[in-house]
Amino acid sequence: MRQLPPLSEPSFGFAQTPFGECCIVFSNDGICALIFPESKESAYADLDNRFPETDFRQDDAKAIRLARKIFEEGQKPLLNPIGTDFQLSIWRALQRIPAGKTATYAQIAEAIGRPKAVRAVGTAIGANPIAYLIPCHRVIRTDGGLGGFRWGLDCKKKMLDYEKKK
DNA sequence: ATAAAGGCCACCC
DNA sequence: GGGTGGCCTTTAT
Repeated sequence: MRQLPPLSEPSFGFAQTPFGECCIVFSNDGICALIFPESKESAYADLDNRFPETDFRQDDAKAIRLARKIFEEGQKPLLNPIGTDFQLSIWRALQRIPAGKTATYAQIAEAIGRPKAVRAVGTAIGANPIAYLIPCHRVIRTDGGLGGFRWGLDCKKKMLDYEKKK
């Protein structure tokens, strides 16, 4: 999938959230990543891996403003995820799951018209670059199990509880 | 071009 | 509970 549209003023920054410190990657075209790295170093590595040859400007103040909008005011900024057509269609489907609700991997597969691609759906959801805003945490297994989560299962649990309370 | 690895599921025991 | 085989996309050989 490596074919990046040019980003206008690529930037990133770190900010606190109810689920730990996150790293937000954004440009004038929207947010292209929101991750929960274990350390700054792993954030840099991740960034370098996802956006090779791109040099980012660090802007924590903007990241903090974004985080406040997202996690405190419940706003949803413009998103600019990068992926294959298959992945994009799945990430779009995720955004149709209302907060406080869940869907299963099989239901997502059904929703994009590929009922047999359940396994691939799981993989694509795991590749979601924009945590929380593309709510991959709302997808669970058909048998009721939590399934997996890129940033740790208790993080997934926290996000679900957090949304249920509202 | 091919292999291997996945945030799955249905089905069996 | 657990193991197996099939399913489909992506990434790394």
